[in-house]
Amino acid sequence: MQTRQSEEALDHFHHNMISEFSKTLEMFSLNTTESQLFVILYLSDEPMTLDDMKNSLGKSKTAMSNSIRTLLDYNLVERVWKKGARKDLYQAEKDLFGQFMKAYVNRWLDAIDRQKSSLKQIEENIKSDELHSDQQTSAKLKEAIRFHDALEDVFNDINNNDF
Amino acid sequence: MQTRQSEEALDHFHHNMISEFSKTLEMFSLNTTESQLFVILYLSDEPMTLDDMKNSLGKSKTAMSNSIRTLLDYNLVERVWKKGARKDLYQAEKDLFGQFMKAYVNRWLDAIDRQKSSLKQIEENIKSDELHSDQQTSAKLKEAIRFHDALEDVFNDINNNDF
DNA sequence: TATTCCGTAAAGTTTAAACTGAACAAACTT
DNA sequence: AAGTTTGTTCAGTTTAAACTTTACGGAATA
Repeated sequence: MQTRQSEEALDHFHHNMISEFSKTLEMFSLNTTESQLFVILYLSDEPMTLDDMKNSLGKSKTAMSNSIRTLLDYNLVERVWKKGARKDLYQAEKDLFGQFMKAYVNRWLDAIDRQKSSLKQIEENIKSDELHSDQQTSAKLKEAIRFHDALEDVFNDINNNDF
Repeated sequence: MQTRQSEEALDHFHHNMISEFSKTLEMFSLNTTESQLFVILYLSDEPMTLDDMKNSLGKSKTAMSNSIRTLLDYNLVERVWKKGARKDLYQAEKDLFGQFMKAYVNRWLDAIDRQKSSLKQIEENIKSDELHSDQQTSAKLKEAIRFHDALEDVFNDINNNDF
């Protein structure tokens, strides 16, 4: 009875932590389920199966499978092996901050690189278009590319200085 | 005829720029319309009215009104006054990079602050709950709060160093 | 004062994301 | 080999975001 009540209170705290902490994690472009799932894994001392997660979150197994896969893609979660276990087991990466920042920064740098290339391509096309060398547009393009360079610097700095 | 063709080509380049540049801007948590709208304003040498935007993007005036309002909230766009003009006029902020970073960093810092407070509140509640002082959960909470502190440092650094 | 024009609000529709349940294939058990 | 178990795919549904149209209030014009 005492224990029972105590467990409920613990659940309550966990519930609050999941609710609040996941809000921050969502800012790393994770959706609600992915964020909540990570916090649950983070709070668990044991690795969890898809069915464990399903029960914790009260959502379908398919939803768990999908969400865990994107968390794996971002290296925020890892699959662990346990002797004789048939079900897959997952746990949160230990280096919480480092992994999140790395995943985040990489996502930014990838996107910046991709779009910068596109803009440079457009720049080439304008140059090689003799019919009209539009100064105004070219200038804007140059500025947009500089914008991407500056962004790149910011995120490279995060990589170098902060973890 | 010559001019006509030239204008079409220019439209083409503009169209590509809008398409590509806006992808980067979406990463600042702007939606597609807001991003495209900003690029259009950015490319325009003249301030634009809601109807101008409507025509450029091919969407409803209400959509323009809503999007421009969030861009205003983020200080990415400003309303300008012109003698005798009845319609509102808007233009992109000059300091492209600075404004975007500022808006972005502030959004992060606000959210971090809010969630950190929530987590600290939970920490208090656990401490004052004599029935069970759960070490494991408390430790995780502490780490989560440190996580927010570290995040705060990163974004404060961006503010201080980079623009 | 009546009328036109402009921006926003409200209500309803469309579109995309998130989720579920059934079905399936691979791996494991017996 | 037959029957389970497990994770994933697929088809369909629910839910939320984005968008459009109509309506309205305030300001400018006549």
